[in-house]
Amino acid sequence: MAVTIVDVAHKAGVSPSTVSRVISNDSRISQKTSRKVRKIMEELGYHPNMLAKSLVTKTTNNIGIVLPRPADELFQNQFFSEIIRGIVTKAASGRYDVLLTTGTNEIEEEQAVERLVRGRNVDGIILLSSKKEDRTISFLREKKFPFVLVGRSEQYSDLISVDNDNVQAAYDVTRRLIQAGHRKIAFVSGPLNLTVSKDRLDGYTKALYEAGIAVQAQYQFEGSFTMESSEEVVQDILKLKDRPTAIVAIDDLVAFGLIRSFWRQGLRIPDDCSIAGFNNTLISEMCLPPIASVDIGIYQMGTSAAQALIQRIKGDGFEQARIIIPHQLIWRESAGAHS
Amino acid sequence: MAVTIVDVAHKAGVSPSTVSRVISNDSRISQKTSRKVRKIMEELGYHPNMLAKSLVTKTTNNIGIVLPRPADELFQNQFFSEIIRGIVTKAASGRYDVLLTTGTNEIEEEQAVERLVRGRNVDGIILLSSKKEDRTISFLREKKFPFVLVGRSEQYSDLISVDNDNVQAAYDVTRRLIQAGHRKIAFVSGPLNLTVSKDRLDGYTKALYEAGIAVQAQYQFEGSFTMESSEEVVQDILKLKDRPTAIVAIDDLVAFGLIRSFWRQGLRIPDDCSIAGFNNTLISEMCLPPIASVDIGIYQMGTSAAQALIQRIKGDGFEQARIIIPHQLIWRESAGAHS
DNA sequence: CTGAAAGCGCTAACAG
DNA sequence: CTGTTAGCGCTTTCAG
Repeated sequence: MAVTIVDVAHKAGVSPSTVSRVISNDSRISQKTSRKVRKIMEELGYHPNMLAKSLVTKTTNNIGIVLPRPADELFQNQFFSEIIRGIVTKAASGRYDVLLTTGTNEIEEEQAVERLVRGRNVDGIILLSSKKEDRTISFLREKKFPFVLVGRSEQYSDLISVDNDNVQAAYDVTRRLIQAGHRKIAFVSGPLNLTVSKDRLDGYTKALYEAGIAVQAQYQFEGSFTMESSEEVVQDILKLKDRPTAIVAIDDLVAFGLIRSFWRQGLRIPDDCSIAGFNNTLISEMCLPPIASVDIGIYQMGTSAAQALIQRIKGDGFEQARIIIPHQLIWRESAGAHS
Repeated sequence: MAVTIVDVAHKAGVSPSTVSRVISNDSRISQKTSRKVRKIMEELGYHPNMLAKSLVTKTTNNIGIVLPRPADELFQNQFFSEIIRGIVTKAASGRYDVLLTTGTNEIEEEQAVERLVRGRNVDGIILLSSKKEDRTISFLREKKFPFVLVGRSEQYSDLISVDNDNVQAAYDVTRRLIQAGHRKIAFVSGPLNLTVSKDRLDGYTKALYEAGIAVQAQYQFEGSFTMESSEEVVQDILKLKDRPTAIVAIDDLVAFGLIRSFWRQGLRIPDDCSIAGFNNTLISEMCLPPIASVDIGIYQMGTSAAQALIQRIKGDGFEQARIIIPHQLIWRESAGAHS
């Protein structure tokens, strides 16, 4: 069928290994032979079969990404497209392709990782989120398979990970709200088994604590990154006798959901309640009012993750490293000072 | 190293071929042997090496996506994350993974496709955009390699493609604006070598024509999907003696860019100018004011493309087909009636 | 119903 | 500097 290395060898009157060496630019091949072989390759329209190559070299030049849970839902969130954008860009510049896979639930996700790793489909993996007891991480670690975690693992500290200082970031936003005069500040997290939720909750708590403000359970809400859950949170808030005057949301999308829900209830942001989010995605800029947000450098997280992974695969770079991408408050109208 | 089919065969006291047959659920294997072999596989923690399998079966269960030009820029646009979301979801349900690749320019893109195809890395390809003289399409077509085009090809009509009726969609928006009383309607396209730009321009023109409105060159602008280019377009519009009262933008992002630029110049939307976009992405809902937009069913385009490709790979389904995803006008504040 | 043998296309010692 | 020889791990005739 397709032209192989043997065909080229034949026609060039050399051995297959010579052709192979020409392809890999082996130093000890003569200019003459090299030129001759290359010419034949050209003529015959030869192109190496990567599968065969991979089979013997045991490398694929692919890096895998497993999309968290509903490939479906989560993609809505610009976080994922941003980080993938970063990963793909960096990967491409390092001559790697990106293999995207997903499962419809946690089990399937785990299986997907196992399939990629043990099926030898990828040279390394980037994990886009970490749970409390993350079996995928344990598996990868045990197998000593190259991987990079975007986020932080609560179980293991000896991993390569790319993350923000989420505690500090949440602390910073909260503090800023406190400085603006707020005392009754609520926090709307994502699912609490996600490390990022907990870290930000911690930062929030810490800021309140340092300011001598009592941390109240009634001001803490566990959401789920969806509009519906934001709707419910707002319902709950409205039922409170002593409503918060400001809210820190885990996410711009959640912040937006809150703003919209409040709006429907006839409340105005920031007049009736200040709101701040995280990620500084397009949405924060475009919302009415624009949303105060923490820029966590998502794209950069993607490029850093890809770079760290590639280095790890190649054996240079670190065996373990915690790469922290700096964050930055972008203050906008949704978080006007408390009047 | 890792446990292979031979190890399993040995331990089970059968031949490798038998194990292979067990794996592929070959009908003519006895229940007994099958059970025995499966048990050993379990014990040994056997997992098939997909590369080896792929090498002989010549299928990978991967489908490739080549990100148009700057993986970088284009991802900004929610169109791409949406469509990839659709593709990945559908692919996963058909037991396919998605291989993402990109190039920094047109040449590299072409090479990327060639690399994937000839390197046997993927079973099929989804193309996310088509240019006027698209060499990638010619290459794929000539090679008879399974692929699906998202969009429309001007050169070939005998392809499998998933598209909207962009002419009709643009016609519909424009007509709606005309019905609202507008006579001076501008059109801001993307690069005109993109088929989608041309199709929408055609629809726009057709609507004007039918309404007996002169089509004026000064009302047609070629943008490039970026904020900067929207800024420039607004500058140009403001220079016109006879400014348009409404604008059809190729895209929500462009619409948003226009709105923002107008805003900065002290003009208000829709009072000073009505604006409508395409895609109905989150941004259109969240913008101030909310942007009237054509919902083109991006996610569905993704799932349809993946489905069509998988069918084509498997040999069922069509050799050629033009799948049209319906569109729908979502009228919002940015396109208030002309007063 | 199962085994033996050949081979997918390539690389990597080991010789020369 | 180049050729020979073994595989990589799996599937697939062809026999039995």
